[in-house]
Amino acid sequence: MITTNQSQKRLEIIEVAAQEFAEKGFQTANINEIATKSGIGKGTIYLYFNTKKELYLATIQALVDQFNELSERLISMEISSSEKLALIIESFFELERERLPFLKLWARHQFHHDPVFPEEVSEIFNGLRQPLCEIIEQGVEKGVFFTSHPHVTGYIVLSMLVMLMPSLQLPNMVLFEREEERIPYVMELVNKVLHS
Amino acid sequence: MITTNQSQKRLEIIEVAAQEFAEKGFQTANINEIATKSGIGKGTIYLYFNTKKELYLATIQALVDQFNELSERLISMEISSSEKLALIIESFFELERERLPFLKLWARHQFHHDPVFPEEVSEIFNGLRQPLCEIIEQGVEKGVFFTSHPHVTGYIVLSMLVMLMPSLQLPNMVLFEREEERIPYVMELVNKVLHS
Amino acid sequence: MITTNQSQKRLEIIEVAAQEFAEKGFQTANINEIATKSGIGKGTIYLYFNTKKELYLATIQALVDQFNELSERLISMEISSSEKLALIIESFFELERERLPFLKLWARHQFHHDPVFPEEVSEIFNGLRQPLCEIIEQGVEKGVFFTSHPHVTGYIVLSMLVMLMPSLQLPNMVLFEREEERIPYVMELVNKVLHS
Amino acid sequence: MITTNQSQKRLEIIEVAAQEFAEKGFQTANINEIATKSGIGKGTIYLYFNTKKELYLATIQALVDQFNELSERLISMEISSSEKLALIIESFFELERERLPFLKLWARHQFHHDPVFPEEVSEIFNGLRQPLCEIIEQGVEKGVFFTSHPHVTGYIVLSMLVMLMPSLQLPNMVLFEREEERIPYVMELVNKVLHS
DNA sequence: AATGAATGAGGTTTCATTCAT
DNA sequence: GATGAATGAAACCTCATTCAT
Repeated sequence: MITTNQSQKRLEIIEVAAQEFAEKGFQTANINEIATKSGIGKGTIYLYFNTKKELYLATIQALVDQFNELSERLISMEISSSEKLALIIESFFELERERLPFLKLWARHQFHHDPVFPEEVSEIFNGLRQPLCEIIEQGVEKGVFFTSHPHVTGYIVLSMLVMLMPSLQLPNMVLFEREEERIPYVMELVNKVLHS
Repeated sequence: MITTNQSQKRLEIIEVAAQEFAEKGFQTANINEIATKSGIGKGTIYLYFNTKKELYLATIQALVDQFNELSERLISMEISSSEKLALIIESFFELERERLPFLKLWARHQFHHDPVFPEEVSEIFNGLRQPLCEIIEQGVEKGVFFTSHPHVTGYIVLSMLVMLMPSLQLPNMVLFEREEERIPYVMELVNKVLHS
Repeated sequence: MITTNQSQKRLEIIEVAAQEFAEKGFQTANINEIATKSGIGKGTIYLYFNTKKELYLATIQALVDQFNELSERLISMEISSSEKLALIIESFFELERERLPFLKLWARHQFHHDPVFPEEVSEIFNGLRQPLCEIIEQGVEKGVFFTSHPHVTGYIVLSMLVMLMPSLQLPNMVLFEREEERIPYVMELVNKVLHS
Repeated sequence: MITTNQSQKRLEIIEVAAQEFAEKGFQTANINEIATKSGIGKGTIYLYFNTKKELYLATIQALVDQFNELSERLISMEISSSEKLALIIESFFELERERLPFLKLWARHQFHHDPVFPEEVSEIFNGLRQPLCEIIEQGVEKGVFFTSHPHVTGYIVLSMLVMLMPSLQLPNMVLFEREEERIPYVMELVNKVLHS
């Protein structure tokens, strides 16, 4: 089908664009380079996206969709809140390997530091499910977790995870000597935060 | 004195530049606009800074210096670790009102999403004291705080504070209904993290 | 073929650039005007040459190559030294009509009054053959011409020719009333210089 | 006298400007640098000259006046044409040491390669006496020298001298190994040109 | 009279976008 | 459908010139 091919090509472009935008931000990212890395001509990009801005927004939208799909799966599993929490955290760290550009793009937005088209971008990210918030809120309701302002705590835990992702290479921050220490450390933190 | 005036003007430009760079990042920030907002001509900027890059680095350097001055004062006070910690957190929140652009610039760097001149920028931020890390490390040594990896925990607490600063306007994040709930909530979190 | 077209366009730009640079020198020459006179957009220049400097050097290089091609042909002819000398002089004057900008550019350099990138420019002009020097040196060796320092004399004769080119429009210099007097006059001079 | 001081200062500025313009040409020469090298403030230049162009023209005018003064002295001496010719040539070479910038400026104009304000500049140089032309013309009239087009020959001899001035550093031109060979060589050339 | 801080026109260069092939 | 040569708006930066002191 033409449609399928078109969809396929769109996604390929978005994949490459995500890397570019993640690495360089909207302004510095270069349409030509995205085309080259996609193995297509510069003009072809414009057959799929009218402007650079549109490509940017489409890229972010794709990220949100992918995230949400994963979140959906995790949230709807039939396990205890604590197990779900641990699972989400592990899944999040696993994203590093395969979805790094998407993570970077999200962090770039979440920490608000590439405020191009803030309204449009925010609208897209408004559709991002926050499984951490949801699971913590549920846990608090069930009396399994203890924290005031559970929704905010969800974001706080999220920020912890982000700071501890070595692939984001947060500068000037000395991390663990041994990689294996990370997950236990995170679980220690999170447990402290969610229990008395 | 000429020197005083020159220094004064430099600082005024830096003040405006900090806002521009904080809001838009290096690439998108516009020298012309910085000039206009400073109430001076475009060329005048170049009397004080040779290039846009130099202005950017000088701006960051000024931020670091100001931060360090404050940190120095706090760290050297003769009070208990817990009191010092509370003081630092409060001071940090107070920065919001007056030093917002500087905070944004730092966050932009810390979350690594404006990778212009990474070496030069990182070198400047290497000189940034981390009072939270220092006080937590000291507290752990004294047996007042409990956490593995105290340095990392310092950064984690920092990221909490950042996420909870309403002026940074982290997008898509619902914060407290009432402003007064913020500090108690933060202290609750931090106490949980630093005590068993 | 793409290559041919590209080469062709490059040459067209160089042709126009040669005129601009010849008339105004490197600094005063205006990229925008070169584009306009070439009938192309400003940005197009930069598809073929990365910088104004690169365009300048390429222009000079093209001049040298063209000169050398002509020199080669003349030098390798199987005629007597005197005939060769006369031929070179006539050819030189013929250059006026078609290669005026190139002549000007060379003169600008040779009389050393546009010292932009002296190293790079000199390196290019080092590759310029000096057929007058060569033929005079050969003639002296064969005993046909008489002059001390034949190589220097080659340059001297060259300077005579330059001064007598009306198209160079050397200022404040009254030339011949009748064009036809020029070549006989030059031959008279050169013969005097090369014979006792 | 105020007038004398003013005149004096004007001359000092012109002296420095001559060097700058000679070395860099009109466009590249820098008003600020001229001021600094003159030991005065940038604004002061504008008390004496309304524009950069005016300073340039004044500088050229001063050169012409100085040349003419020297020429006058030489031309009016009561010696034979041949002796006068030799004297002029020697004087010309002596100019190298003390009047190099002026020589460069003149050569820059004469070889027509900095055609800023061609009309104004040419008008000034129109007032430049050409002692070589004059003496050769006189010599031909008296039957001492032999050449057709004596005025043109004057210019030709002039161009020889210019090419042989090592201080002009004509590029890509190998000159004499020993400085002393220069004047005899020139006299050999000139004698050949002016005698049958 | 002398200054030099301030200015902004003008020049080079980049790059998203168009469109003829 | 796909391309990439061409474009020109927009950004940085320089420097002759002005003018308040």
